[in-house]
Amino acid sequence: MSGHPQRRVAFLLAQIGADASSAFDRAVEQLGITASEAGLLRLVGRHPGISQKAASEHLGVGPSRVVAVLDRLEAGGHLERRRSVTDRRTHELTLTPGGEELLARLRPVAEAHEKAFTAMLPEGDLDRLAGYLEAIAEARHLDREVHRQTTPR
Amino acid sequence: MSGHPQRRVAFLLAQIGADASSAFDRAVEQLGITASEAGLLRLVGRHPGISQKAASEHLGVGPSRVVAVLDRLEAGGHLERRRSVTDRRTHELTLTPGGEELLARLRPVAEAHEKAFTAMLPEGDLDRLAGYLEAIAEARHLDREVHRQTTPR
DNA sequence: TATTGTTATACTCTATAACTATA
DNA sequence: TATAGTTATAGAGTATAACAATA
Repeated sequence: MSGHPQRRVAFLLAQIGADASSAFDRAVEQLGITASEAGLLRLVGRHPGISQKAASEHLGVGPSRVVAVLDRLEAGGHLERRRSVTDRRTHELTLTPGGEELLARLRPVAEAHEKAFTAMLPEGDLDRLAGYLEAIAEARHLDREVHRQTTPR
Repeated sequence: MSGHPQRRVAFLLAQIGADASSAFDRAVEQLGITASEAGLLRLVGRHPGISQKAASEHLGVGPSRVVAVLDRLEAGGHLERRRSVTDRRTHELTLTPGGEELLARLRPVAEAHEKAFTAMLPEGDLDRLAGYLEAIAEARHLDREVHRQTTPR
């Protein structure tokens, strides 16, 4: 018998992670967008002119999923597709002024969400927790920029 | 500016949690079952004779989802529904001998899965990590016995 | 020929409501 | 009337393949 026969870290991670995902979903709902849309908004904010292919890889979702999320953001006037002049197969994604403004409103929402998952722990513990999680993420090769619902097989 | 402007604990939790869920899914695939089926199997193992309603509450999924998962486990010969004699509306769920055996084979798979998410951290860190996660789970009122894909609104 | 974005399809999980049989 | 389980249906996300435009 080991000294820790019943430790269930992986289980707790799965459980808390699902809660974190759906809590973030609910949090951004007040902005009229979904978590996927928020993720794409942030990605394009950081990488203006990014292609859908590159966005698909960064977000870890299929290209056809990007199309659907993009359609909604474009219909909402937050984001634009522009045909690239150098390679007319690709679209350069850019935020509209409305999209920039939405992104600015997203930041405090994300901060409040972060606080909801960390407010019960003192600063020193939080730094250690963040370090542990980064070690796990690195060992598991999770270097995506945004949340994922699932990991592909 | 705070001293930790960029800490993203909630984000890391969501990302790692999704990875933990899908990794568990892949791990139990070798036993011919899904994570949902494994969860119900373990629940009935711990609570023989439990009703579908109670299982639905423990697992945090709707009653109609329990029906579908149960159908597959029953078709596989792992689990039985028995009409209760005291309340003929309810079913008492019990493992068959085959289900008990499957549950026994599930345990080492779950242990290997746990190890995949903890092997990169030394024992002392793991104890602290588990403590932090339990504190978060308690603060978020996550006392389910099994994984959840999402949290209801 | 290969690649980008798009469309179409199938599958899974979620949520809800309607239904039955029992209480 | 209320409850346990079942069925049916609608919605969202995922994955895949086929397609048009372009390279």
